[in-house]
Amino acid sequence: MKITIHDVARRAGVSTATVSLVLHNKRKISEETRKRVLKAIQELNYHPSQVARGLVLKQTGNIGFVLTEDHFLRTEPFYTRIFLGTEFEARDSNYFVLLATIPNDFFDDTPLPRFVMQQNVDGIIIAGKVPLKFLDKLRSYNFPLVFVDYYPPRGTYSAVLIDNIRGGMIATDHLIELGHQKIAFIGGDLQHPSISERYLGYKLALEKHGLTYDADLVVTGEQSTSKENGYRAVCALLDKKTEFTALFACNDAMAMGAMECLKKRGIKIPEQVSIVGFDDIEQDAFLDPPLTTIAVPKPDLGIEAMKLMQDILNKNIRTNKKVLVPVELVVRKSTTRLRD
Amino acid sequence: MKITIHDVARRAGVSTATVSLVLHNKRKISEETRKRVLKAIQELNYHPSQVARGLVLKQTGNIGFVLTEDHFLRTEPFYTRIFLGTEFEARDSNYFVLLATIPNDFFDDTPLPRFVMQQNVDGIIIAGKVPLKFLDKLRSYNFPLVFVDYYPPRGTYSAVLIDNIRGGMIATDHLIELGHQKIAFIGGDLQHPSISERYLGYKLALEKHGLTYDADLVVTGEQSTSKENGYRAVCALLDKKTEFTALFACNDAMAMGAMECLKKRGIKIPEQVSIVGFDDIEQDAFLDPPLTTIAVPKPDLGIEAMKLMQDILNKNIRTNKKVLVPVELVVRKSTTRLRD
DNA sequence: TTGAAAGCGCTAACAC
DNA sequence: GTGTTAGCGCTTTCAA
Repeated sequence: MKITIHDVARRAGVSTATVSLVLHNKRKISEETRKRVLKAIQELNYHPSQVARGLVLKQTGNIGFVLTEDHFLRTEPFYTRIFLGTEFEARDSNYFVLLATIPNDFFDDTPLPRFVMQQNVDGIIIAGKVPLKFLDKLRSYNFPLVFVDYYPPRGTYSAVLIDNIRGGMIATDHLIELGHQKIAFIGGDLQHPSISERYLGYKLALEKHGLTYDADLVVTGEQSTSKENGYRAVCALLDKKTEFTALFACNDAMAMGAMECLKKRGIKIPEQVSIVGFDDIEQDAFLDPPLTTIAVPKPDLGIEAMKLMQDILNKNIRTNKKVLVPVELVVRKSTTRLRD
Repeated sequence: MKITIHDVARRAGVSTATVSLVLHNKRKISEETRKRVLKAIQELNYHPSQVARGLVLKQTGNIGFVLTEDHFLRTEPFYTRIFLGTEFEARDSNYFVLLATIPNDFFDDTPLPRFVMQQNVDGIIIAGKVPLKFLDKLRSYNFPLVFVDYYPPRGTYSAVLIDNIRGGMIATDHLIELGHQKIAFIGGDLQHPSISERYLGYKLALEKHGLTYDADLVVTGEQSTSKENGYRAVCALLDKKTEFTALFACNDAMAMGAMECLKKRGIKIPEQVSIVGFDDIEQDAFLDPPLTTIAVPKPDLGIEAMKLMQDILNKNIRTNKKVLVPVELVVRKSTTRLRD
């Protein structure tokens, strides 16, 4: 049988109210009884029932974490790491995280995660891009929401985002400082905020260093930022006979594709072309050459999201705060000083 | 304000008990009132509070899912898929799944997942190999346990396992049926049940077809079943000048390493050596040539685990049942008929 | 500073 | 068939 607050009260010779009071150190409790109660708790190894607590407090102690199926199953454990950060932070703060995946195609009759229908969470963290239809359906429940690595096109929300602009900037800075002037950029769909921000960082860096932006050096518009599209983008650049000595790819997947294309055409990396990616995925260090990239601290994204959620829950206000998680340049072997 | 059972009762003009009764269609309720209640539930969009329910029923409605950090973060989403299966099955059965990762190194003072300390789950599913120390600490809580893809060395448990013996057998059968006689096996640590079972399947298939087992064709003992070790194992085979026309690798990672080594030495796959792997990981289809392998239905493992857990929870007995999830041969391009 | 008691939303005897 | 009621474990006024 599970130990209850009554057991503790009896053993400490006090009322259940007192136990509850010391548990949450509310009001003034004499040091003496406080000690007695604490001792009883220790001895009985008592852990308050979250369920009973939730019933009276009208909170569940759970936080929902929503991810599309695609994102959860990605080979690269990007969102998995974010989730881990959230789970980690939740431990300290006495929350449980309920993970739910939703389909990538969300229709009017697609059911919402059970924890929203049953109102079994106090707030919801949404990681990565999700269907707008999902958000529409979710809205009426009025849950506190925190977005991670995604910001919906309309509306104002609390969110934890990657500092993409700065990332794009320091990636480009790095290349410029190595003496490069003809720096290509390959990206995907510019509608996607992360990509357009990285692109913006690229342009800002050029500007800062007094280099002129050259549209010929830029390939964007690919639907997805996949390895294949990175391959294609660089081939296109090469086919147009565009000259460049360095390349900033909007993510590591595209950078990998770029490397393949360059290798196939006999172009040496980094001797002839230096490459910087973005994300710092697992494989980077094992590529040939190991890829210089912008590291994104994935667990931090999850931790910050959970912290933000707690802020909202505790202060009981919708802050609509945006947190930008800092990124970092990781120099490996795919970039080198320009020689002439 | 959330809708409660009282609101429904009032609207339907019945008592809360009646509402509860129709909710769980216990006892006989007149068709007429049943309809009225159902209608009220509909109109109010009522969802019973799991929390309140849990309090009286003394269940939490949660299932814990434990994974080591390494397994959760593996690039290949093996356990992630298993988790997804569990989550999926849980939806129907009105359970929530609480995921917790534990460190790979578990010491006496490493804290248990919070849901065990707070007894906030009805049972725990443990996926993959976990530290024995963890199991030791867990034991005293007396939770219903279901293991997935792992079976502790001591004790009797409920578990969902891959049918490794059969997998090893059909992999080898396939090669034999293609005319191969000299079939090599590369595996890792034979202490690991999955590996020794696949190895056993290999031997059983040979026996079944009247082929004699040749120890020279077998390389085992590598610590981990990594790509690198697959590479090394095949190199060792080649260096010993062992002749073989086919190879069964105990998993796809090793098979990939094997392919690399063979290619490097100028040996053609499948013309000179046919290869079968095990697991059917994501990349298999994109290898050159695409890898023939034994497919493991990962989500099924998770689904079966959840079903088994429900069995245990509903019938309130510890079945200690073992469920073997069937595997399947997937023929791609890495195997071909032996020519002479 | 501490205790008595009400009540959170639900279920299950038991009574009618 | 349906309603009354006690009670699950906890928090929180209110009173002492």
